[in-house]
Amino acid sequence: MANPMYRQIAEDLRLKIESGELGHGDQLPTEIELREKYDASRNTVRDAIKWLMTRGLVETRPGQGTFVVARIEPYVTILTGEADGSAGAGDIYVNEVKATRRTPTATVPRVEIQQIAGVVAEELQIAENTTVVSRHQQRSIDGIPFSLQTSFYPMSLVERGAIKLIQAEDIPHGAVAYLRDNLKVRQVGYRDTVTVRAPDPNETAFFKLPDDGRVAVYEIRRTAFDQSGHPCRLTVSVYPADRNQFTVNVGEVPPEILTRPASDQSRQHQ
Amino acid sequence: MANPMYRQIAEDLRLKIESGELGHGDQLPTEIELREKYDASRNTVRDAIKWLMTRGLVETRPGQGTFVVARIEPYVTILTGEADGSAGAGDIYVNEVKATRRTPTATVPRVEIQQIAGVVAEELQIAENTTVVSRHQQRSIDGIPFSLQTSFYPMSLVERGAIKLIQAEDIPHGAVAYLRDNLKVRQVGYRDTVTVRAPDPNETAFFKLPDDGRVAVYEIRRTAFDQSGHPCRLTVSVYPADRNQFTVNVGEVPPEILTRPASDQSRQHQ
DNA sequence: AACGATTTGTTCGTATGTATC
DNA sequence: TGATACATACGAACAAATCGT
Repeated sequence: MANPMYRQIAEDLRLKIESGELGHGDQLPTEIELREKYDASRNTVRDAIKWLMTRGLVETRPGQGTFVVARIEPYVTILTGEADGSAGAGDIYVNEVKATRRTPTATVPRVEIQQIAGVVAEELQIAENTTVVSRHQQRSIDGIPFSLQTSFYPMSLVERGAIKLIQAEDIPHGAVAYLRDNLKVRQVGYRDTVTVRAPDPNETAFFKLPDDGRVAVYEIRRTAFDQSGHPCRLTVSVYPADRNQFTVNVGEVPPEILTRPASDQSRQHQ
Repeated sequence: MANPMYRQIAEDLRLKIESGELGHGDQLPTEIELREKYDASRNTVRDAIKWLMTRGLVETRPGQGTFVVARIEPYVTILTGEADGSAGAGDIYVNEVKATRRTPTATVPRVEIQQIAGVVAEELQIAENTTVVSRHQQRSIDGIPFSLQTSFYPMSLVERGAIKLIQAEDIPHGAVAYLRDNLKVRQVGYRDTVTVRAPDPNETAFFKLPDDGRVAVYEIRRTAFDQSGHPCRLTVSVYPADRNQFTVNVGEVPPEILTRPASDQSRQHQ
């Protein structure tokens, strides 16, 4: 009574999905069938479906029908690791590879020299409109788009001889080892900042996300510090939120056995 | 041409918002005005607004109008800290307080003894349908809903004398210190798992989120380990994704100066 | 390869309800 | 109370994608 009709239809379908009556991947009745079943107009049925779609419960495929979304097994990325740069650590991607045991690929870095402002300048603790080197890569795992990553380095590192930073090709053993061995710039620690936001159009396209902004993305900024306590790199990584999770280990933590996606039973709120 | 009209209208409005022509909190033209401006029907204009709403760019207020959403200054929570339980660390909330310097409040714990399954049993490494103690709290900062938190403890801890775990009142210096001083159960480390998902109805209500599922929530599971390497606690915390961010420090990291929300300038993807 | 049937997507018009000022 | 503005609901028509024949 209080609720509009499209909500009642939506809640009814939602129940059928969450009770398991409609399993993952199952097709819902067509809009025409729902229109007859609930004695509503097609537009009202579509409003109900739209409501379910916003919540990520169903997806529509033109010419085919409406389907309950399939659950996705998330990738797990460990944010904590060795800080000293050994074993390539401090590089988010290495952890990903270890964690997933899948075959990763990455595009050739797109290198740009640019003036920066805002968050980048702030995290690198340099003045706005200073020039920095940015190295951008698209990363995939088993051919599936996985992350977009951009690293920013102060131009001073290049001036001190780190010319590989401005070459558009992979740095064999990683930038961390390269800077340590050539410039004696040791990475002694890093700070990760985890945020979640709506994807921009580029990200939507690369990750093949539904083009409404319903699936969010993680943005993880890793600011790395050298032995002098100054930031020597900022890496911004973006991951789709619906198929990724992150792990942080502190202190003595036994090796992980297995991981599961977000809670089913652990939701005990009321 | 390729795009439907409602998308073109939406993109045009989006541009005006992102370029700053329409500032945060500004009112958009009414649907009637937009209908005339773009020479479309009111329904089409509403489709465009719906598209912007899904992306969290605008909000509608019945009887008033459509407004550009105001940006929210995020709370910052540090996930890494001392693992040994000193200074109450290992308790997420303590870090929050330190990080925000605001006045936190929390409801009296709701204590339940229940059989658990799924993720909880898995993280605590105990058999399914074993009994555990759960302690649930709603936390606020300056009166604003902040997080929902549920901690699970193996029943064996109570049997060994930790009776305060089953009392519905705060444990003065924190459960970590209580278990250490009374049961010699030291927390030597923990593992945090960060996921993002749509809020359930309870979370939507508590956090006063828009009742479409557009704002996601973080779910952070903290599994704490004692000196024997066994899990002694699982804490599940839920935060709204639109006003929270998390920090992870590894290695030597200088003290934080200030933090800013998700990137503006750091988005360099293409 | 072509066509028709099915299904969702877009757009219009219209009417009425409800919230706010 | 009335005016304004968004919310819901109906009906209709055509477009576009998909699939099987």
